[in-house]
Amino acid sequence: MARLNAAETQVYDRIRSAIGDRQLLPGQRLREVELCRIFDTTRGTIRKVLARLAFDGLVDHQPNRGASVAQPTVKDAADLFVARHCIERAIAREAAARIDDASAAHLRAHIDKERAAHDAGDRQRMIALSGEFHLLLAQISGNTVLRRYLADLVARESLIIQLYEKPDQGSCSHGEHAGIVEALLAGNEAALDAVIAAHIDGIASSLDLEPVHPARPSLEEVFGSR
Amino acid sequence: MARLNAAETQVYDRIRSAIGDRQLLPGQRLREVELCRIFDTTRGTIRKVLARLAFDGLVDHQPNRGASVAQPTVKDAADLFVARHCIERAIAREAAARIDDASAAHLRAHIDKERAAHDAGDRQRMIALSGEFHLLLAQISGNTVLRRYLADLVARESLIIQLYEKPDQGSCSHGEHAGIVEALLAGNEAALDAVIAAHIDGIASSLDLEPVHPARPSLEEVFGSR
DNA sequence: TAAATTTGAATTGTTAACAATTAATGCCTC
DNA sequence: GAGGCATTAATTGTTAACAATTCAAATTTA
Repeated sequence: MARLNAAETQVYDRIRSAIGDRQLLPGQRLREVELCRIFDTTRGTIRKVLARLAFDGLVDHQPNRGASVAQPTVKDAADLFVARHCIERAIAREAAARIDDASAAHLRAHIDKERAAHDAGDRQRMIALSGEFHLLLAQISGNTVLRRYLADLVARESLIIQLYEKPDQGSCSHGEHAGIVEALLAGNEAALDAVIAAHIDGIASSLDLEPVHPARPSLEEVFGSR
Repeated sequence: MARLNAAETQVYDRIRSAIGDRQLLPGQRLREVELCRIFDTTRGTIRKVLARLAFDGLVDHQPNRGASVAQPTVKDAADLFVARHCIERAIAREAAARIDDASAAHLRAHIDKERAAHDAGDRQRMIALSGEFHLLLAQISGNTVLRRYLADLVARESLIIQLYEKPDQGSCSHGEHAGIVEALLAGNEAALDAVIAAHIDGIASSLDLEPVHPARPSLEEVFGSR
């Protein structure tokens, strides 16, 4: 996609993080002129940004009907976690081959931040930091393709968590993240695979992907035939 | 990205397959007005298509300097093959869980086409069919996320093959594809992993990623200090 | 009253003119 | 001639007006 210039990138980042931070909820309409006013820019800019967000899967964009924050389905969520597992596994292996003292220190510092956010009860920050941890791993792996895919998946996951998270969830992933760093440094592939799998499964199982938010039943199905 | 309408999709597909078919070579400039004339459309359409191709990694797009067919580096190629290995492995596992008689028949029919193209010596068609085989697997897997990533990787790979293929390459992948189908139906994960790994390695090793098209040495390095 | 139709406002999509940038050419100076 | 400078042409980027579409409310009709 066309490289976004400075102004476009700014708008893009703000909308994107607003989605990630749950300020913009799934289904929220995103009208062009309204966004123009808010960001003091032109419709051309907004259109480009919305187009890109749509391509990212964060926004639904239907012809002549405008854009709204995406509402991923249960199927989307399931597919995403399968993909994420395989990408994370590959990233971990590459990262294990390339990790050095400096990057290990980075990771540990990041985990400290996560712990602090957890202790402070700052849930929003915890979610953001958790995503960043994985992107940090991707950066250490040095593989730009995997990094891009992971960034894509992490962003979409935040929408999925919003839609499908079980109400009681405690989500204290920094412990698991520490385990990943240990396994990375130990260089044991099997152990690494296991801890990655457990982590992704842990995230997925904190969600209610079964029947809670099913594809909406039609009015027929609800009221019909009695 | 904004859903492309019919006219845009047509232009997009034609440019994309022209790149895949080696009609447009890496580095070829893609001027907007020229493309307008060729496809009898407006600049707006062309710009959207070029933007999307740039996002796909098939086109380089620099501000105020226009677009040209991308020239992936050796590093790009290496990263891509690592990613492709992991994606293909995941697709194969999902496909193995979902394959039925009808889809197995599809795959076999496809392999017949590949064999025919090979016997006819139609190299261009062989490359296209080989990519399609993998996309067919992705479709069988039912995972839309993995399918999209694979489509992305396959498209970019064709550029890489053009740039880095060893001159003598015989490329008769339909035999390996048949092996993949067998392993799929056998449902043996370890065997499947092995055949997938061998296949991707086979493609990668048909390339000259070492020193043939290296990062260009600076003029200093070539002429300097003697 | 309920369905169908019309109307108009709100919104998105497209286009064509204008602006800005880059690359190339010719000119002048030394 | 080589290098520097101005001019010109080619190309990309932006914008603002116009067109098309959708949605909802108001009106009509049965």
